[in-house]
Amino acid sequence: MEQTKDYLSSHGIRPSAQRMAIMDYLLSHKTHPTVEEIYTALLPLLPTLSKTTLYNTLKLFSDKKVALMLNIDEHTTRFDGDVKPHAHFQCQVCGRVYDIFQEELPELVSLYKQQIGKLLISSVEISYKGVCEMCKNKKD
Amino acid sequence: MEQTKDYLSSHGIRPSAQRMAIMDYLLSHKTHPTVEEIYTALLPLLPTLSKTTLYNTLKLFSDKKVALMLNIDEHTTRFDGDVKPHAHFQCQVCGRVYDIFQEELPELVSLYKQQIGKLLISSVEISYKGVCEMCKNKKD
DNA sequence: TTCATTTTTGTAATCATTTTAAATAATTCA
DNA sequence: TGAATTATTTAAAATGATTACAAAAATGAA
Ligand SMILES: [Mn+2]
Ligand SMILES: [Mn+2]
Ligand SMILES: [Zn+2]
Ligand SMILES: [Zn+2]
Repeated sequence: MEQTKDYLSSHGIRPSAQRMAIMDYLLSHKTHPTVEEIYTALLPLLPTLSKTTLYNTLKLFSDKKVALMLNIDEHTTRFDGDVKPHAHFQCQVCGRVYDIFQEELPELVSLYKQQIGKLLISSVEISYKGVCEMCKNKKD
Repeated sequence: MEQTKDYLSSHGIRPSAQRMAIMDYLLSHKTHPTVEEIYTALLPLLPTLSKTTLYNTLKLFSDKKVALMLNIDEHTTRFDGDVKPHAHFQCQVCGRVYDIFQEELPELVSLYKQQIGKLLISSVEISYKGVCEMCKNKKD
């Protein structure tokens, strides 16, 4: 938790109790949670936590590059404390979001970083959809 | 318009007046429109058109692979009548969505098509964000 | 035409997110 | 220290996109 404090500080984020709890949650849950999921999980720890704080904080984290805001899910935004370049896969049966760390991806990302034609690039999101192993097996 | 009828039919979609008008709109407006934009544009042509029909139809088009449902915009879903593999770029200043047809992209897409590890892939969406040329120049 | 099926429509409901303004906490510096 | 300023959090209300639902209209086969 002391690490989290330093991590936030070093990224220009004042480490309030709420912010540390939210960052901790993101760093320890690689499930690409929704706002609702984070809220439900943190309520026991921070009984007065409001959704507005959650939204504000996640926006701040995204601006300061300590979290990714994922648009892979058509219903709701998901968040990721892992900011290393990687792609995602969402299972259309169970909704789970999986990480995809492939060698070619960072390459592709850096390849296009900064500019494509006259467009100034600042970020990229690569999202796959399909059926995960668990759900595939269930069908048999 | 006769072409549109055949296009829909050949993809197993019954070509109603509404469906043809919506498909025509998507094919002739490569702007990645929102539901709202499509609705406003078509209302003069189809005065009784309902939003529900629009949502149903766009979902159907997406299922039948004659349109893409894009999640690049965090506020609203956008649609694309161009189903050839390509990536998108959204300007964070003006909100416009641009097409990116790069040689490497179809490669990457086909590379990962079908499977990554044990995940069964059915589609991929590649989304860049940044500032477009127009907005970049305005700032100077 | 008759009956069944498909499609469209309008309304209401839902749900994620944003707005707003007040309350609380932290920081500054006289 | 302690009053003033600034930053953060909170709760409630508003917004906006999407979905659910049930009735009406259109289509198509028998
Ligand atoms: Mn991830
Ligand atoms: Mn496109
Ligand atoms: Zn699954
Ligand atoms: Zn722009």
